[in-house]
Amino acid sequence: MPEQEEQIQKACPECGSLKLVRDFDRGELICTSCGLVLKDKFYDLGPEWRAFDSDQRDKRGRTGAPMTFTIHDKGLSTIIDWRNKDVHGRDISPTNRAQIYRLRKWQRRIRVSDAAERNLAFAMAELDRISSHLSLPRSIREQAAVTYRKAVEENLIRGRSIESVTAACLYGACRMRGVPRTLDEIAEHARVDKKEIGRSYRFITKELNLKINPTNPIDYMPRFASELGLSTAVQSRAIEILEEAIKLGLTSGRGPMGVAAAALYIASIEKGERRTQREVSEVAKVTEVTVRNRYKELQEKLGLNVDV
DNA sequence: AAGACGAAAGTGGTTGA
DNA sequence: TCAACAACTTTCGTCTT
Repeated sequence: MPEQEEQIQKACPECGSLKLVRDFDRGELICTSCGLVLKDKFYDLGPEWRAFDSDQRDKRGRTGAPMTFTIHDKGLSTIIDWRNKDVHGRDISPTNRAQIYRLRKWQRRIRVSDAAERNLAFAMAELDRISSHLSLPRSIREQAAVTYRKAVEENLIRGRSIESVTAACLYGACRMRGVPRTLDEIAEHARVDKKEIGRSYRFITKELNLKINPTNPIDYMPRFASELGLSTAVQSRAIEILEEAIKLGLTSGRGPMGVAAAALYIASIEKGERRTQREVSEVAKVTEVTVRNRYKELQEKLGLNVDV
């Protein structure tokens, strides 16, 4: 399996060598000379899950401008310059310019407006923070922002923490765009626990009548396949299997990730790129047992015979 | 030694009275 | 609001490679 690694310009505290490497798959800093593992959390320095196409890789580039945070924290007195320059006088990239534009807009509103608007600004900052940790594309943030605004308009925030609602909106946005992230993944970076987020999510979707399809296991395929270093052949075979399974109603009521994992497991064996149940279950964040159950079910109902 | 398998008991979320 | 329920997890022992 090809590893995603990056050389770090820093000496290893243990052996002093300069052979430190950042392993994106595991989220660790590893010394290739003595084997020391330095840190298991550094996701603020880069995406903690591997980018599997150039589009997503590009998203890493956007971390350059964390001005969002400071502005909201320092609050209302801060003034954003009209020129599109950052603190060093350099031009701000077109991508960030849109963001700055939005900030200016908020700025204007905030000065003359009430708590609800401040709430919004805080939520947007939080939204940006979480989604940049998760390397989520801009379109998803926008979607989440739209949902959040609606929630504010409908007075749905009262009694719920801003953070939990923000996370819930983000979760919903991911699902709407077919870029599923689990609640766990979001909860990991939010400042609220999973339960809270789930509760807010359910509440919001109900109140706003959001039509969100049940998660489609196929959406998980590219991510899982790439994390396992599987070829596209395996991936498309897994998708085939899933499509069959969906037709037969084998996916309803089942955890989509379990089904996805099982399909991938079968496909990997069929195509001679076998992965263990353990490996598959790990990336799908389910247990081996679940992979097993789903896989037996698929095998039976689809009449697939997988030897060995 | 590692992977696969399955039984049994436990957990959290959904549903319907 | 509460209990029943299904899906999923945890744990552990056994079998296979």
